[in-house]
Amino acid sequence: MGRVSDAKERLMEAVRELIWTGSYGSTTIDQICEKAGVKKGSFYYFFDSKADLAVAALDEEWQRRRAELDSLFSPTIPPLERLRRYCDYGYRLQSEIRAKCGCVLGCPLFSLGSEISTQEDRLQKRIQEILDQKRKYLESAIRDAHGAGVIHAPDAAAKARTLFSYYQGLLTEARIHDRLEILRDALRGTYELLGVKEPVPVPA
Amino acid sequence: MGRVSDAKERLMEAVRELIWTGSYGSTTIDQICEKAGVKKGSFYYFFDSKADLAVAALDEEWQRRRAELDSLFSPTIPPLERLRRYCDYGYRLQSEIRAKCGCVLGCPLFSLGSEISTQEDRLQKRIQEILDQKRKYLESAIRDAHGAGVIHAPDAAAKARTLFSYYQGLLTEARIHDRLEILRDALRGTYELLGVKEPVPVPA
DNA sequence: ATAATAGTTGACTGTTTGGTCTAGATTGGT
DNA sequence: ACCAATCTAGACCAAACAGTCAACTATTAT
Repeated sequence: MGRVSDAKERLMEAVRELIWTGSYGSTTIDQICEKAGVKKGSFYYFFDSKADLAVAALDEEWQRRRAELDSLFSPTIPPLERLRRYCDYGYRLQSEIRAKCGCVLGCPLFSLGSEISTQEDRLQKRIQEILDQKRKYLESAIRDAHGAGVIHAPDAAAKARTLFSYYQGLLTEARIHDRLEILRDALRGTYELLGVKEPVPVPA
Repeated sequence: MGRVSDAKERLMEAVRELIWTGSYGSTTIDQICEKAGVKKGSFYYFFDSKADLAVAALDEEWQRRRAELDSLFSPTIPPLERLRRYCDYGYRLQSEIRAKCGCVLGCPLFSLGSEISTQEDRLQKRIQEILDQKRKYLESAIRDAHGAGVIHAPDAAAKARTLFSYYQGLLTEARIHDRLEILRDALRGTYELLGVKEPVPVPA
């Protein structure tokens, strides 16, 4: 019972966009409210602070994203193809964002995590957790690839950390230089890093 | 002639510390002035804006840093040892910062570049340029290593981009997780990425 | 000594910001 | 129909903010 509203969802969507296209620090509550079409009174009805909203917004987004990753990294798919699909997926996502926003924006979690690492403890913790989960996808693909004998990676966790750092670094470079082409290297770099013997598949 | 002052230098030092330990967006001109022990009137006597100060501060720091890198990457040193020294240097720097500030802070340029990529055009351009220059050190070391036959890297520029992304990604991970140990992997990852045959040298 | 130059000071302005509060509007349950 | 719960509107506040300015102080060249 009581009045119904999607203001909460609109606020989460707004904060995600503003942080991603700009930064956490430069995003004000007034801006968020305006973008969401919500008055400040309503903002504080749903959330305690910008950080509180950000945590909720990240969590919600992660639920969606996780479902997509689960399908991309399905164990039914050969491990190296999982990685190839992941690179494709990342490239497509960044292309779409670029078409929509005019800029390459990279990984929102990584950029945000780097920005607020020394502030906003609760938010930071959540980002760390989600990033850790994302890395697990790579780890299991690498472990399976090693098991299948297509790469040599006895320590899958270590390889995953290396690959993850590379991949996130690449995305950040693409953001910093606002150049989509940088991401074209993702698969080649990945295969190089893993020491894959077979040639890098060329996209059609 | 006229009054002398080191307020300009103190302002540059202050803004570097505040941005690095926090973020660009969360750093206010009042804070900078307070930390530098300079009144706002003097701030605006020397600089037009926060972005203007940041550019000057980055330039000044880069002059110093470049001299250090020139010596680390001296062509008189075997190429792979240059990279080893670079990893050591990075680790030592981050250790010192951690001891002083209580946090691992990563690469100030990369974090800042990622944060303000869609804002502050002039500052962003400068960051891009400096990062490009930093990458050149890796590129020449890789080219020399290939020339010496210790690695196979016919396209040194591409390898340098890959290595640079990895290295910056690693530093950012260390900042996000506030874990110095992450950087212990730098050399192993570097050698892995370059396909170096010889074993990774173990620090004494 | 003094005048020109370089830098300092602190008070001031107007705006933006985060945050609060109350009165009212919209809904579902009964 | 009416109550209770949920949500909204918007006025309001104090603090923080960027930026300005004119009066003042220190330095040095002559």
